[in-house]
Amino acid sequence: MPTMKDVAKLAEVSVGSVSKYFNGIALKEKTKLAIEKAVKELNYEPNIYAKGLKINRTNTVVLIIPSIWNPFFSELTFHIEKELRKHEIKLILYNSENSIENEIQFITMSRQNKVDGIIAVTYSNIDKYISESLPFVSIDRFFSHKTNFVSSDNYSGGRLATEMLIKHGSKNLAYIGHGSKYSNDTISRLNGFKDYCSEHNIFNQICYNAGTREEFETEVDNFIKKFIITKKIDGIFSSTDAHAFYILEKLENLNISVPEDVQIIGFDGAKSSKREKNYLSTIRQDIEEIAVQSVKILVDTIENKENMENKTNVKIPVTFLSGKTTKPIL
Amino acid sequence: MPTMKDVAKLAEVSVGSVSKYFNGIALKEKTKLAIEKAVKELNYEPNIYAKGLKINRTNTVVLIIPSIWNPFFSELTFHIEKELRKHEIKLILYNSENSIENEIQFITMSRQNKVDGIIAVTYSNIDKYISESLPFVSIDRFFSHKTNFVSSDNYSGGRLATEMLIKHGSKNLAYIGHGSKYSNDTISRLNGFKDYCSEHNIFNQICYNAGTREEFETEVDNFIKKFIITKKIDGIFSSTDAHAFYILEKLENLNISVPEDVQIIGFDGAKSSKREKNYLSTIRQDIEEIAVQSVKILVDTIENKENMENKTNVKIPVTFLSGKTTKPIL
DNA sequence: TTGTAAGCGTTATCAG
DNA sequence: CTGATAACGCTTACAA
Repeated sequence: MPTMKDVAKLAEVSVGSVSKYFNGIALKEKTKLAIEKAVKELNYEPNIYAKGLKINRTNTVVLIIPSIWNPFFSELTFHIEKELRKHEIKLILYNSENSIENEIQFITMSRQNKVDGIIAVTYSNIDKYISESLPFVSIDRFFSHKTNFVSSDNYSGGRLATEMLIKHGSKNLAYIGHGSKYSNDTISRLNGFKDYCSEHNIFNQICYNAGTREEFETEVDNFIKKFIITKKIDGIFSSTDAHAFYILEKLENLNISVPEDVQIIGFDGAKSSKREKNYLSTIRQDIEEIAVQSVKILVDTIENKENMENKTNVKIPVTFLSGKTTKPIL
Repeated sequence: MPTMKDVAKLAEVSVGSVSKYFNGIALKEKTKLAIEKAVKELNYEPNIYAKGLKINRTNTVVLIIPSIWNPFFSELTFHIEKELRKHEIKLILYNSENSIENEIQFITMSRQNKVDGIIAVTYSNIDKYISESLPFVSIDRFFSHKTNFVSSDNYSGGRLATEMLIKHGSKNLAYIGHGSKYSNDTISRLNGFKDYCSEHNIFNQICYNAGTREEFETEVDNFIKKFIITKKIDGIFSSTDAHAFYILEKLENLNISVPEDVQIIGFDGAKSSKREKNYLSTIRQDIEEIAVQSVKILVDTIENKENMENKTNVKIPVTFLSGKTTKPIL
C-alpha cells in the first residue's frame, strides 16, 4: 500500500503538499499535476484511519435499531443511509434485538470507534450511557429533554385513526396495543384515541398489555372473544400494523368479516418494497421524512459541537392510508 | 478524551503496560489492578483508529446490497450483522440501488477506509474493481473464479419447483422470470426448470425478459393473455417471490383462481418478520445459512491472507415451502 | 515483568 | 506557494 510519502517522493514534492492536494488547498498548477500523476501511477488511496486519528472526525455514524429484519426499520435504514451518504458519512449498523445489554455495548463500542454520532431507535433507558459529548438522535422514543428526538406525530395519528374509523361507519371502538416496560411515544397513539372518543362521546374499550408478546396475545384473544364475537365492537385501532395482522388472522379463523363486521386501522404503513400494494388500512408514518430529519439534526449537531446543549424535538405528520380493512365512505 | 498516556500516568506505570493490559498480555497482578483503577477513574476508552493505524486491521466489513428495503436483503443483512458481531466485526452498510457507479464507488471507499473485507450482492461486473488483496465474498452472483462465491442451489431449486408443480397436480408449466443484463445465478433456476421438463416430457413455456422492469411486466401481461387465460398453462414457476406477487395480482384482476385454475410457486421465501405466515408457495432459500457461510469464508480469508488465492464456492440447499398457491397433494 | 522509543499515515504549524 | 517537522494514540521490539 503506497502512502503519502511515496506519492511525495515520486512527484518530487513534500508530503505537506500532497496532503494539501487532497484537502483542496491551493497549489501551483505544476505541483498539482505532478501529484495527480504520481497518485495515478501508484494507485494511491488516502488512509482514512490515519486522517481520523489526526482530525478526530471519522465520517461514520452508528445506527442502532431493534432489528433490520422488520419492514419499518429496513425502510428507515434505507433512507438514513441514503441521506448520510449525501454528507459522505458511512453507516455502521447494529441490531439490538431489543436487548438493553446489546444497546449499551453498542454505545460503548461507538465511543471507542470514535464515530461522529449515533442515531438510535431504542426501547430501553440508555440515557445515562450516551455521553454528553457524542451527538445523538433518538427516533420514536422520547426519554429525556437532553436528547434530540424525532418521531411521528403519534397523538394526531391516534386521533386520525379514530376519526377515520367513525367516518367509515364504525360506532363502537377498541384500541388494541402492546405496551412496553419503558415509556415510548406510541402511548400517544392511545392518548389520541382516548381524547377523540371522549370529546365525541364514543363508546370505547381499551385492550392494552405491557407484558411479554405471549401475554399480550392471550389478552388480545380474550378481548376478541369478549367484545368482537359479541359484536360489541365494530372498529379497531391497532397500535401497529404487525399487531393488526395478528388480529386479522385471528378474526379470519373465527369467520368474522373485515371490514363488514369490524373495521381495522393499523399504524406504520411500512411497505416491504415500494411496489407493494396495501391491504391494511393504516396510519402511514412518513418514514422518509423521519430519516431526513434525523440525519439533518445529527449532522447539524456534529458540525456545531460548540453548542450541543440545544436539543431539537421534531414531530412528523402522519396520513391515513385507505386499504381493504375499512369500508368505503358512503 | 483520556489517552493511554493519561492512564499510565495515573496508574504510575508505562504506556506499554497499559497497552499490554488491553491486549491480554501477562502483567503482575498489582499493575493490572492499578491500571484497572485508573481506567475506571478516567473513563478511558481505547481509540480504535489509532490501533487500526498501527496494526492494519479495523475489524470492519462492508456489505453492499441493492437495497436494504427488500425483505430478502434485510433478512440477509440481519444474519450477516449477527454473525459478524460474533467475531467483533462491525458492519458498514451500502445500498447500491442497482447502480454500478455506486457499487464501484463503494468499493473504492472501502479500500480507503481500510476495511478488512467486503461482502457484496452485486449485479454488475465489478470484477476489475475488487482488489486482489482485499478479502471479498460474492453472494448470489458468480462472476469469476477469482472470487469467493456463496449462493443457493438455484439449479436444484428450479428442478424442485417444477417437480412440486407436477406433484401438486399441474400438467402444463410456465417459467416466468426477469433476467438481467449481467449474468447472475438465477439463470440456473430456469435451467433446472428446463431440464426437469425435458427429462419428464412436460409441456412448457418460458416467459423470460431481460429488459427494464416495465418491459418485463408488459411481456408478462401478454404471456398471461396468451397462455393463462386460455388455460394452456396450469402451473407457473416464478423466478422470484416478488414477481409471483405481481402475477398473482394480475390474475386476481382477471378473475383467474389460484390455485384452482393455475398453481404458482415462487422463489426466495424471505419473510418480513419471523412471525409472518406464508401465503405463497415457494422455494425457500436458507438465508441464514447463506449469511453464516459468507461470513465464515470472509473471516477465514481475512485471517489467512497469505493464501488468498484459494477461492471457495458454496451452494446452499433450498427447500419447498407449501403455501396457499398450490393445491393440497391428493 | 516492565519501560523506552520508534513508527503507523496523516494534518497543521511555522519558516522559508 | 512549499517544505520540514511535531503531533495524533496506539503497538511492539528491545532493553533493562
